[in-house]
Amino acid sequence: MAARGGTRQRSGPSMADVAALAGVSSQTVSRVSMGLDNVRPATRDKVLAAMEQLGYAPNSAARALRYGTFGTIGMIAHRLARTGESRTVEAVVEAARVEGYTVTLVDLESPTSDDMTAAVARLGHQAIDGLVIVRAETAGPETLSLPPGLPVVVSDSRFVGHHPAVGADQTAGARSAVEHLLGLGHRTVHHVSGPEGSGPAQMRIDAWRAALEAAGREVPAVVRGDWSAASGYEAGLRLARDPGVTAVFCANDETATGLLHALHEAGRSVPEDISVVGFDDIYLAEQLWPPLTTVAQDFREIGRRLVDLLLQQVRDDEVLTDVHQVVPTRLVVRQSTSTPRSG
Amino acid sequence: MAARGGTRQRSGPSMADVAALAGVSSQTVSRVSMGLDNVRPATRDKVLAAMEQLGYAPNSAARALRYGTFGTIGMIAHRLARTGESRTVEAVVEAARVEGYTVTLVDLESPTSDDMTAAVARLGHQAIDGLVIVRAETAGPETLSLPPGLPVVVSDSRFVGHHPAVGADQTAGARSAVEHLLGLGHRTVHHVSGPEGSGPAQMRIDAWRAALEAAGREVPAVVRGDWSAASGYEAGLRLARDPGVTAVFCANDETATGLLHALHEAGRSVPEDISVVGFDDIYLAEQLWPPLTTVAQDFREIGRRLVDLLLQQVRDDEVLTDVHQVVPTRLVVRQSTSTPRSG
DNA sequence: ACGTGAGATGTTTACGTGAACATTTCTGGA
DNA sequence: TCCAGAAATGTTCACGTAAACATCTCACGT
Repeated sequence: MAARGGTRQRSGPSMADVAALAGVSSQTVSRVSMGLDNVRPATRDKVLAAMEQLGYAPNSAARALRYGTFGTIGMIAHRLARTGESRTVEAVVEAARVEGYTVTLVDLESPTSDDMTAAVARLGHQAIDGLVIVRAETAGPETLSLPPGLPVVVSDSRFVGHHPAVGADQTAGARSAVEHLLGLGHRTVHHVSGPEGSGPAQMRIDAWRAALEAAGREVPAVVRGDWSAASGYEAGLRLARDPGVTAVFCANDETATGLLHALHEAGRSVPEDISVVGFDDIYLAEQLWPPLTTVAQDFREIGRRLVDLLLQQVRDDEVLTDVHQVVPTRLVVRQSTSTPRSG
Repeated sequence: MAARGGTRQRSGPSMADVAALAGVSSQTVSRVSMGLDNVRPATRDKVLAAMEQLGYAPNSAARALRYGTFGTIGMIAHRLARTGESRTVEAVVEAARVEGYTVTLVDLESPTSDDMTAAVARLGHQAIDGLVIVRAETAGPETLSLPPGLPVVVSDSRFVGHHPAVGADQTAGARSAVEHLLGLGHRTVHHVSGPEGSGPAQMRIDAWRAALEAAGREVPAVVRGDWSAASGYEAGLRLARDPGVTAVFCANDETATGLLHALHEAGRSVPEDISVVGFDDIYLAEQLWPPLTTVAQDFREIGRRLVDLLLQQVRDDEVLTDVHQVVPTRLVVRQSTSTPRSG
């Protein structure tokens, strides 16, 4: 951490400086600064003029020290620009703005417990009132050590009972994807999954399998992916060679994008030869070719609830544990799915 | 701003509490906390034990007040999850982490000067040492009022002379796209642009036009887009009807994605009928169908330089103005461009 | 045994703000 | 004109940390 340089004082003019120039006490400057109304207009103008002249800006460190509050939420995320998670980040930042909070962001190099713990440690020393963990992936609740008393919310339902969690209804979402495909007449549905060890990935796998079993269908081997478009491409090359494959459910939209690429390249047409469903509904999903049928997550709602749940803890100074909110998903049917050719 | 609640004190145990429990002075706790070595091992252990027992964590507000530094950079961005900008955000966060800084993020509802000013005002009151403005779009240098003394960098070269700026070489990038297409034998190149009033959009338009004129080619009317995939789709529907169109340069990759969608839908094949070039090289560009030829920005380098330039100001306590760094772009040729059919 | 100095530890103070309380100034009524 | 009460303004202090300076303790050499 090279952050702290010498004993340099960045601070510009303080209230005392303004007060001296305006010929009033610093408390009066404080009152003007806070917009209280019990200051004579003439005095207020003097103070404002002095502020203007000196370029005064309140020192937020001192304010935070006084208040015990920063007006800032910490957020830990992984692969900011690479997955649908960026929409969660966006939604949290937006919801936080509405509440008058800003968001301090830390990205993870890898989603392991070690990296997560390091990130938490770094943020724990930062100026935050609470912490949002966007997706824990491989980190489990037991391996995560947090500063005591720091309010936390997690967008991952595996943390139920440990931290308040808000998440999309992975299970219902995956099920709706499988049932949609079966309903179109496909005999079974293949699955390109997320990486091993990832909680959300496992939930989607489980729901996919359960839906197939509930319908009495054969459960093909999982094709392992890692959320990336490249892994979807790899999977697509393999699946394209198997003429028995007519429907594929991908763990997220990036993977589905790569899969579409591979299928096009292999000359298999979508949806005539193979139907494809994604998960997330990223912004580009409807502009892919063909436009992607996918399980939409309501990121905005998730972000809003994460922030609400966090601020509730911050404001009441209590740490919740066993809250678990599940936000419904919605199947968006576009043109990447249809009745199988043979059907 | 509902951020400041009552006079609630979030703060957990302080150094004084730890000191009392350990039976030492708070200064000794401070020394242990800072990892200084002039503390007897036995004393250190006592203090560490007390810290552990109380769950002590240093109060960063007090630290910041003492040091005059937060170890935090503010960043203003627009459309986090929607454009290639998310890669800049990611890069800045990463570069900041390397330097031991965290990043506080504020998103803009709209890229107007008013919104920008409001965001700056909000961040100005936050705990930041400097400010990164990811892209000013429609806000101009003259309309932007910043807290005096706050170091700033901007990822937009129109701010040269006002604030230090780092940006991709828009001009060379756009030119390379046009020259690539002309080199393949296309008579001219159409352009789907960014929104009116956007600086970067205008630079790409100008460079596109200049490249065509330099080659003595006809300059078609600009098709106005707004960075979104939907606008690219609209543009694509129009351009697909014109049989004279053989090559299109899109202002960014999202727009290009929408354009590809429209062309597929209209039955025009890419690149046989129409060649398409994008700008940014988003993660999905190589997995689109066909994989997109595009002008790659070195986001990581841009992020690194933004942070370097900002921290240089923060550390030396000086405000730079006329620094302007241009990061080269690189044309990535994939399969969305080829010799025109007739050529 | 005693002084010396290095190392360990304690005490004081300032950072900038704003709450709580104290004091001054003004307004209006008798 | 003078007093009461309200409004405006000033003074003191605490928030938690760490630098600067002061004091204390101990090992070591003589």
